[in-house]
Amino acid sequence: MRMSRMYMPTLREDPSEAEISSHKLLLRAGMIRRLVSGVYSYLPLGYRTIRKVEEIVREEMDKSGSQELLMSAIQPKELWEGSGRWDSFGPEMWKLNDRHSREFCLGPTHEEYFTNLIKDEIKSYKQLPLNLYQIQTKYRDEKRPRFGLMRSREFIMKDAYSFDVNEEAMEESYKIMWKAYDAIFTRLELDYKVVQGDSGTMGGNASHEFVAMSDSGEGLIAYCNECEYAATDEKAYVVYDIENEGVEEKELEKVYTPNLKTIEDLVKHFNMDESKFAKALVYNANDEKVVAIIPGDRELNEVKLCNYLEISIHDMEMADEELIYDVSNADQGFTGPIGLKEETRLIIDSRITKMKNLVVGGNETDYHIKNANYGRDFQGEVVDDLLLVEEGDKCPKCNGVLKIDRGIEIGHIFQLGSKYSNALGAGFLDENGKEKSFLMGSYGVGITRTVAAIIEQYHDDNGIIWPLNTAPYHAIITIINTKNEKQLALGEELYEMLQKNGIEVLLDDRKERAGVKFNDRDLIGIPIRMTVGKRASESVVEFSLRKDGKNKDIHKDEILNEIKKKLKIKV
RNA sequence: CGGGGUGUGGCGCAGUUUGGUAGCGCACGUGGUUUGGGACCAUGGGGCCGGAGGUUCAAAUCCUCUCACCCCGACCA
Repeated sequence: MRMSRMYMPTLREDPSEAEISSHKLLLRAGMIRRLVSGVYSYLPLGYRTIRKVEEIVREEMDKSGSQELLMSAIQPKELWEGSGRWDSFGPEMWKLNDRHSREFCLGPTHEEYFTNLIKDEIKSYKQLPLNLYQIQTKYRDEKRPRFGLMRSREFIMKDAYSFDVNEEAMEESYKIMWKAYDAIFTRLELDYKVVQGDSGTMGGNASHEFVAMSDSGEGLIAYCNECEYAATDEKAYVVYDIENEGVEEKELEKVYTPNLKTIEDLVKHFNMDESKFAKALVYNANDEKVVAIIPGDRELNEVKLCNYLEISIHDMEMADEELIYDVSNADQGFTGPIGLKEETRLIIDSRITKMKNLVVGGNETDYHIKNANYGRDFQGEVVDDLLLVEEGDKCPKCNGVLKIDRGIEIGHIFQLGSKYSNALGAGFLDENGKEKSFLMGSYGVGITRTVAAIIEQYHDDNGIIWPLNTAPYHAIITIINTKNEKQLALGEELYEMLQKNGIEVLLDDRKERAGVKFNDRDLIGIPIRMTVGKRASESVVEFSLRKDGKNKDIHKDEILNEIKKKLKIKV
């Protein structure tokens, strides 16, 4: 492509709307433009990279035995009522009506649709396993679209769905997808981790997230350096050492604690460690009053609480003062497990049951209770683990210590079981002629988000540094002075020669000063660069790579070899 | 949805406190000089100051209401 003709509106300054590197650079490099919040146009340069990512995903999916198709982005309400997700999916679902006021949504995901598609055609175990996928635009009306392509309301996703005869076969399909995802993200040259994930609104048993490591990622992951263990902060199991286990139980004591509402206040007042207190958190969970009790030195993991309660995160909210008064008869800060109102569900982290002589809220304004003990003084529903993981926690698998880093969720695989097939009546006959539900899995890759993740991992102060596999073009020829006929002629010659040899090449033939061209090519991050300048009359050009910038002079006849040799392009 | 912030040519901003009819840099057109890391000189085009209403002789500026966008919290590819 000749850059003199190219639609590549680069910006010299950071747009005020962008905060993180990938967003700034996507805009500055002329790869995307915003239409409205969370909705973007993909410009020629950006779309080329998107297609490169898609192509890698497509190749690896095909290789794994999955078959590509394309479904509609519009889905009728009835489909979603079958699984109950029309209501439970939450406000992220982008709904619309047709002229007859029939209700639809723009597909945020396609479990129901795929299940519905195959259920009338796949009737025998002989037709299984089956794995189908599509690469398509998805819609989620996010509460807060953010960071350009990182969290948008319209985005491109590869979604795949597997159908199997039983659990073992489903797990096998899951492994195949896992392997395919490893192949995809390895080819994309991303630094990523596979971590245990929470299944969220998808439902099902097991799930793993593929997370690209980046400080600008929105997700926190906990991982062990000694072993393979890695999980999202929502999922990570917390190992908690109980300090005062087995101590003799002392007598309950009511203590006047005026205005001491936080653990911090109490620590000062009692001169005791945080772990000697029990924290009470009050929630309105789908109109049920819930009080969760956890050790005072830890944070509650709301996802774990929701999973225990079997409700969606959308249906849970922190209590306001009125509700707190309603369960405890006291102001905020004095709620505890002893003497709550009857209709309140008391949910207790299992660690609390082994801890002795805790200080708890008194359920009376300005009072706490000392020496509270589970069993003797209060009882409730005990849950193994309700805590949020912290850096430095023990690894649940080995003796290692957990670290926490930020990352971008670029892929997510789920074992769904028969949740959708049961709900939608999708089954087949097994070898005994018995009716069975499909065992399903679903597998997503955020294509556009992956593009953002690559930029987060591959950039410097001057711009993007594309890995060869996803660069919009492999190479760029910069003509320093287009008025110099020798330079122009040599540039043109190289341009044609490289194109003939299957190299995707840009020719910067713009009537700009050298500095402008250099800055633009740094910004758009083309991996292989040739500069036609001073030594054009000798047919010598400067050759350099975006990633290290080291120049060397090369004769035009050696260029093709140099490119092939150094960068292993298939040409 | 709660909290914070911003809307002024394509982009980045000043002007708003103290009302007087819009300015700077970049980009763009033309002419010239330059030409290896975002040139310079001259000249020119482009703005219902997010929108509606109000106060006033007069509103980018003050008041009310709205809309959009961004950032911080709960959700996800």
